[in-house]
Parts: sequence; structure tokens; C-alpha cells
Amino acid sequence: MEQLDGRKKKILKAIIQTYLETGEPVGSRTISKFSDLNLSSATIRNEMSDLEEMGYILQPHTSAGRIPSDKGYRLYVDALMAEKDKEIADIKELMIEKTDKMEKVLKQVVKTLAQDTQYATLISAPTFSSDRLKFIQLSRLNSLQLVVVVVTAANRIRNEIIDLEEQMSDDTIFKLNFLLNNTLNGIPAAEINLGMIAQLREQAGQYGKVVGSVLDAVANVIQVDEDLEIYTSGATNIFKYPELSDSSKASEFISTFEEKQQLVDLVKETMADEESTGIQVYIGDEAPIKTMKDCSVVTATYELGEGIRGTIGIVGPKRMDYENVVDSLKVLRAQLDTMFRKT
Amino acid sequence: MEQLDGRKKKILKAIIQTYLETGEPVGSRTISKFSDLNLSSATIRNEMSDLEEMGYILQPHTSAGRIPSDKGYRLYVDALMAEKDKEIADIKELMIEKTDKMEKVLKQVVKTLAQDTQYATLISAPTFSSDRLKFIQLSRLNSLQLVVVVVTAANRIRNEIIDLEEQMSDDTIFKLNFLLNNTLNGIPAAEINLGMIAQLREQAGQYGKVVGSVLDAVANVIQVDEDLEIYTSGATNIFKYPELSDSSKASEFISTFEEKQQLVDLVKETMADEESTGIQVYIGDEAPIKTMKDCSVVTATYELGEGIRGTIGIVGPKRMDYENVVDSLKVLRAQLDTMFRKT
DNA sequence: TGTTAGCACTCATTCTTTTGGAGTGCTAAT
DNA sequence: ATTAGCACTCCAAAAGAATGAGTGCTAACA
Repeated sequence: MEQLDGRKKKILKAIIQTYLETGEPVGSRTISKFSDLNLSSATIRNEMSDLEEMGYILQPHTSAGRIPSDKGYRLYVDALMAEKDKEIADIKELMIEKTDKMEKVLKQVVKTLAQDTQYATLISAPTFSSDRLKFIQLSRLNSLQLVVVVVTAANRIRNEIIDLEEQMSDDTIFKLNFLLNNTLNGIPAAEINLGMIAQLREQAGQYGKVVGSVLDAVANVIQVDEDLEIYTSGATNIFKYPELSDSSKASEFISTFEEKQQLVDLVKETMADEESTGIQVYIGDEAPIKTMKDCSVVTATYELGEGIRGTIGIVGPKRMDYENVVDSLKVLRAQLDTMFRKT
Repeated sequence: MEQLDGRKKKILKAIIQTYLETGEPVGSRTISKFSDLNLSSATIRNEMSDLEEMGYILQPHTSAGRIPSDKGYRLYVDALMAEKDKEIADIKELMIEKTDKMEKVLKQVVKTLAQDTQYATLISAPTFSSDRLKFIQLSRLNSLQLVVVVVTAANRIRNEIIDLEEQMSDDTIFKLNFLLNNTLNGIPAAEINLGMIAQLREQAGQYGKVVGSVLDAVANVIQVDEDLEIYTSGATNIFKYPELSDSSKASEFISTFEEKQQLVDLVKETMADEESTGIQVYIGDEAPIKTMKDCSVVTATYELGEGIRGTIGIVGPKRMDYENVVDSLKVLRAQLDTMFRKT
């Protein structure tokens, strides 16, 4: 198969860009008129015919114009698409209200991003893969209940109530506190395992059972992040794109966003694939979610330092405005960065 | 206007029930055939004409059958609808996995309910209007930070980190702890106000500032529930009902569920209106949400004891299966009851 | 040899027309 | 009071006709 020469590339780019705007199949005449390469529609037709043969574009039906194929989009995203000016990127800034509650910030972020781009958006709460225990506190709630408070290096606080089988004296609680803090301080959360629990149990002697409960609680607290939390917004934006809004497709799509379970796969895949820019584009089937085979997904990994990472994603029609979306993600990532680093 | 005689009632009931099933306008012939009151279609036609004049049913267009009006539905729900047997209600039990995390339970509940009924569902997390403070614990996190842990009578735990301006000794922290617990123990959360804060500040002497921060934190913690949390599920079920699934309506509807903000109004209204059974039916415009004017909403208030209450809601087309829905809500409420009372 | 004008052909879309049938209202008979 | 019968209405689905955007191909041209 012949290589794409310069002219073919220009034509392909023109086709795709026109299609991104209109969403309608684009014909030879349109390209002939509105591109700067002064060629008659007949010539364009010949080139188009070649491009189709090579698989970059396709015809919905015999007498229609052409639309980009997945392969075409891929080439566009990888090679043809213009990088936006840094300056424009700087001007653009998403309005995100400052607040200290992580949850609120994330909700704000997805919402703003969805409004800005007019696509569906998602963000996963940061996972703290290398977080460490910083502080553990046992307090008596009443004669048979304790509260465990766990604070990690990243200042996440969690707590749980433990039911005791027998009463404990204040002194014992104090000693246990001391023991736990000494042993667990600075330990990566991931390392709390059975061996460690056994060892600590032994040290605690007659209070082994309680230690067990406490460590279970701690493990529990840490583990919460295994099924990572995902916030979404703008799922209904798909109704703006006729090619996605027939009711069965739309229903599936929105369900996916409502359930969130499937989005976890997407996030996991994104986090696994580490890439230079950290921004990935999935076109059609490339995304790990079947209900999105008619969509494109653009994801970015954000990082708040020391293994604290999460994923932002934008889902839209294949003809999404890739440049703008990639740009928005870059800006947003930078913003999240400055926002949290200083905290 | 004449009163509804027995026969008219029977006919109206038959019309509505048929319409609930089919969703199509129902004609005189259908009623004549499938009801047990052996009347010819002509007679039914005359009666229908009367019913229309009285406003209980209406014609989409001249040569179509009749559909119930809002007034018709209202009568049906209030007077015509059959109460289900208690036995049937008992057999039915929604499968809800036991778990101690309130959040998980609520998510489970809405999801199960949505699957069971095939409508859209929502539930508000319980609000603790008369909750009391049970336990406050200040712990040193490091030289300039404290952790406040607040536990309420309903065993809700919340915490927050406080930044200090100057160091405090362990002893001081201990004393503060004592002071706070003594003063605040058993106090209704709602009663923490400015006057009380001022008073406590004074008692704390030089540490007034810290007390202020702590109380702010406590207030904060309590206040979280002001904007009550709502879980939803099955919003996409509306696509199952053609009369609701044209894309602009569907989009608005689903947005309402996605944003959740508007649902708060609904919940508040439900909680305000206290009624004998605690189950309310809003038909069409009766619901306080404009995007639901073509829907019906059935809500129930659940109560977990001592002012701990929340709302469950089901939203569907006007022709929803009211009997079944009301029934499901009753069962569910009972289940929630037994589930949490023993905890 | 690459480009272009011209022309016949295809096919989705849109608009109009036709037809079928479900349902009504009215009247006259029982 | 009920019902059979009939003319009438009007939606919905089917069928048909007009439109026009777009193509592929061929032949002429620079």
C-alpha cells in the first residue's frame, strides 16, 4: 500500500476537520471550495477514492460524502491535529471554587469541565497507593465500644467503631495506643497484612483480640480505596449529538455513567498505561467499555505528589473536538496541581 | 355536576387499569368486552362522554379512545385503587445485602428498588434532626495540628483537622477535652450556636481561640447534613415509557436525577407534609419539580427512631403501577426499620 | 501524466397522497 | 335505559413522487 503523500494528508485533514464541525458526511465539492489547495472536485474525488481504499475514510452509502474511519481519526489525533498555542491555554481557566473538601472539589471539577466541553466527564478520586500511617488513636466511647481514628501521611482521616467483648481499663487503652503508634507509624498502608497482624497480636498478649479488631478496622479503612470513587457529570450531553442519541444507545450510555462500575475499568486501564504526556485518546473500540464503542474517550492522569494519583476523563462522540479537549485536560491538570500542592 | 354513580366508577376504573397496562388510549369496545358489567359499547360510549365532561378522562384527538386525566388518576389513587393483600406484601422482600456502611445500604436500596419497579428511584440519607453529641476527642496530630473526633448519639462519627497558632501541651489538650465533653455531652446538635460558643470560650480562658476553632469544626461536622445527601438509581428506566422518552424530555429528566439539587426540594416537601400513612402520591404538576410534570412521584418517609428520618421516592410515568409501587414502599420501609433498629 | 468538465446514475430524505381502521357521536329501534 | 347501525373523523402506516447531494467514469485538455 502506497504511503500518504502530502496532498492526501491535507485532504484527509480537511475532511476530518469539516466533519468534526458539521457531523455530516463531507463531499468532494465542499473540500474543493473551502480548502486552500485549489483543486477541482473531480480531483478531490479521485484522492478520496484512494483514501477510502486505504481505509482512512468511508462512505455511509453509495451516494453520500465521506466520514472518517477510526483509522482516520487515529491518524488525525496522532499526526495531523494542530497543537494549540500555549498562550490560548493560559487564558483559559476553569472556574473552580476553592474549598477544602476533596469531594466538593471533584464534583466541581467534573461539572465545570462538562459545561465547558459539552461532553460527559468523569474523575476518579485520588488513590493513595503509597500513603503511610501517621497516627492511630483509640478512644473509649463507652464501656464496650472503642473509636479508632486513623490518620495517614496525606492527612486522610478515617474512623470506625469497634465492639469489645470485655471491658478494658483506661490504662490498657493507653498502652495499646502507644504500642500501635510505635509499631505502625510510617508504615505503608499496603503492608498491613496477616503476618504483621499476627506479630502484633502476640506483642499485645491478652489483648491480642482487640489488636486484631483494630487492625482489621485499619485495613478496612485503607481498603476503602480499592473500589475507587468516581464522580461524573454531563452524561446527558450526549443528547446534543444525534449520532449517539437514539434511545437505546443513550440509555446504555447513561446507565454506564449512572452505575459507575464500568468506569472503574476505564480508570484502571488509564492508570496502568503510563505514557509520556499522560494524556490518552481512545477511539471507538479502543476504550475498554463496550457501551462506548461509538464514542471517543480522552483521559488524563493527574498527580498530587508521592503516588497520589487519579484520572480525569472526557467521553464524547468520535467527532469530538480533540484539540480543545486535550487542551482543557492539560489546563485542568495544571490547575489541580497548583491547587493541592500548596495545601 | 352530578355525582359519580357506581357504574361510572366501575367504568372509570376499568379505563384506567387498562390504560396503565397498555399505555394506549382505550376505546369503548375494549371496555365493553373485557369488563364484567355486560354493557354494549354504545352504552359505554355514553358513559364515557359523561366522564369526559366531568373531567376524569380525555381524548387525545377526536377519533381516539380515552386516557385518564390527572383528576382521574387522583380519584383512582384515592378511592378506586385496590389495596393489596397483606400476604402478598409479606412474601415480597427486596434482597438487600447486609452491611454496616449506611452509604452502601442506601445505594443498594435504590438500586434494588429501581430494578424491582422499573422506575427511577431516589433515597435521601437520614437526617438527624434531634441527634445529640455524645463524645468529643481532641488528639495531637503534630505540634501544630489537632484532630477533633465527634461522635453523636446515633453513632455518627465525623472528624476534622484543626491548625493551631501556637503549641499546646498535652496537659492542656487533656483539660480541654474534659471541658468540652462535660459541657457538650448530650446537647442537641442544633443547639450549638454563637451564645454557647462565647460562653465556652470564656471558660477556656487563654485557649478560647482553640475552643472557637473546635466548636466551628463541630458545627461544621453537624452542618454537613443540611444539604442532605441523595442517592438515585434507574433514571434511564424512563426510556421504557415512550411517552417520556423523547430526547428533550428524557434529557431534562435525567439531568434532574444527575444533578440531584432539585430532588432536595422534593424530599423537603415530603418530610414537611406529615401524613397518616406517610406515603404520598404526586400526580403531574402536584410534584414540586417542573421537569416531572408528565410524571407521577410516590414518596415515603422512613424513620429509624428518634427524629432520624429520610425519604424514599419513586418517579415514573403517570400511568405507573400505583398499587405495586405503594406496596413496595411499604415493604421497604418495614425492612429498613427492622434492619436498623437492631443495630 | 495529472487535472478537469461533463454526464449518467444512485440513494437518502422529504413531501404528498392513499388507504385502512379504530373509534366516536348520533339516531332510531327495541 | 339500552343497543344496533351508520356516517364521519382523524391518526398512522404505506406507497409514491420529487429533490438534490454526491459519486464514478469517460473524454478532453494543458
